[in-house]
Amino acid sequence: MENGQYNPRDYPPVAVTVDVVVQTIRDGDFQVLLIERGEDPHKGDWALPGGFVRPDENLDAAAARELEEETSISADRVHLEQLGSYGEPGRDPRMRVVTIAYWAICCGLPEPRGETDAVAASLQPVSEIENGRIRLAFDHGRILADALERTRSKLEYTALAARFCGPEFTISELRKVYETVWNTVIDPGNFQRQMRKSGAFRMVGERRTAQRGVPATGRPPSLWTVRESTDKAIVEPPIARRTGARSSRKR
Amino acid sequence: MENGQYNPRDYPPVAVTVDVVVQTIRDGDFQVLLIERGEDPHKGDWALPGGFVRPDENLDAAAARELEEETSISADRVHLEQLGSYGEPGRDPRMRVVTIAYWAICCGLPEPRGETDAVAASLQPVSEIENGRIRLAFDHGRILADALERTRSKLEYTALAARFCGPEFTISELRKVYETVWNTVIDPGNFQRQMRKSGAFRMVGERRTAQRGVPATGRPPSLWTVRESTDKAIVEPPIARRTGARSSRKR
DNA sequence: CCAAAAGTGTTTCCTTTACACCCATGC
DNA sequence: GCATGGGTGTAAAGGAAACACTTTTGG
Repeated sequence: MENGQYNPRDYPPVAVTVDVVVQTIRDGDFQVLLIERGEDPHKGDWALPGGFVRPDENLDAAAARELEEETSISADRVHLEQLGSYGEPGRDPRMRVVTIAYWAICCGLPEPRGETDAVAASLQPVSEIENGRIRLAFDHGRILADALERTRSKLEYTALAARFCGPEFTISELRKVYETVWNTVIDPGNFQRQMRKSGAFRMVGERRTAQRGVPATGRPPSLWTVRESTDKAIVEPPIARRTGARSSRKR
Repeated sequence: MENGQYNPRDYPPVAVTVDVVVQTIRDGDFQVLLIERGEDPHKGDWALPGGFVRPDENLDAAAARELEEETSISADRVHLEQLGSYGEPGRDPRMRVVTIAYWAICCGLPEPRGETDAVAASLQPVSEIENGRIRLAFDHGRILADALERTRSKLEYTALAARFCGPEFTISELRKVYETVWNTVIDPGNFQRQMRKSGAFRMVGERRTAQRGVPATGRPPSLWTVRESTDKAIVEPPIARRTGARSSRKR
């Protein structure tokens, strides 16, 4: 509101916070960062990391700060984007809280510790949440569902899948991201061509022999990186998402 | 923030408002509702309609109320959707204001009057704003640009173009919406087929002879309406947007 | 008759899909 | 040699783009 007369004191206080949906893939499993609540309301349930927006910082900075506090990962190595605002009057029983939700994609998240609030932060499988086996506090179930849909949707036409990988990755690793997040199976040959033609990626290493951890087998892949301005990279034409259960190919 | 200790009094007050980008097509021209500011800051510039979120209402309701106050159109006949939040510390010099921006698509907007604040509300052409000939207050230029991009993007894969028309419309009227909002020319024949195949619309009147205002010429068109659950209707496959200047067809 | 808009047919081209098959490595 | 994953070839099917053409009204 920027018109008319200002009477903020006519209104009860509103707290403005940010909550962040931090997503990653660990051991081939799509996971999000959650915090187990140690006190009421919703004691024992799981909540999104978040906190107050400080007077001197903008919303993006507040989200980046919360992300860094919780993961100890610098936010400039992470895709972080606003999702939307949630402000039902009763969503927090203690007072009126309007939260600006953000979502993030990380790679190589270290086992998190709940440093700031001395509560248990840990990565939880998305499948467990979507099956309803993990109970979420407040309206965080809805925020999370919205964030997951946004992520799945944006994989179709952006290069964001690469944010689940390290700075350099193979096309197979990229394909496994799609398969994990969408819970589908994708034809390796066609995917190879689509990615090469999309213009979103740039080949960076011709060959690579050894790989950390995994014992190498098969023909060595080429290494790729996202072409310049990282998260605006568009995958054109988009990758078709066949939602739903993991479909098996017939041979 | 729903973890840790609550000390809202440690923080200076934050005002939470909603601003609404009301879009319509009038006389074949893509327009938005703006309010000329009668006082400083930004006196004489144009601003988006908006206002405080009240303690008992949620964000969607606040946006709907602002829309109705400014247009005297019931919000359930309008597509109204959240755009995002804008909270730069200095965006309003008077105090910290976080605004939740919304965007709306209306049809048949009556000439608006600035009822509540006794300021001049009027429809302004989008082209004038994008040419920079209309100066916008605060960060409303950015909000508006984001809203326009969202609208243009959503026309590709949703049936929202119909919200610029009345409850019943012809496929030609729909095509003119696309041409106006995207500033392009679309092949009438192919568009006809795409819309019929999309599954988003349902033929409602076989023929119509007279039309309000316009003198009828040519073969009478069929009338269509959006299939049930109105704004979730998906146009599949999507309509390709060829952005940029109005391209002319060679004959 | 003509003009004009609605709607259909048709051809050409391009993309997607499914899957066969070759390539390059470790063992 | 074999197994394994990387990567290319290819034929069939499907869809989009351009545009000719027919239909149905008013004047």
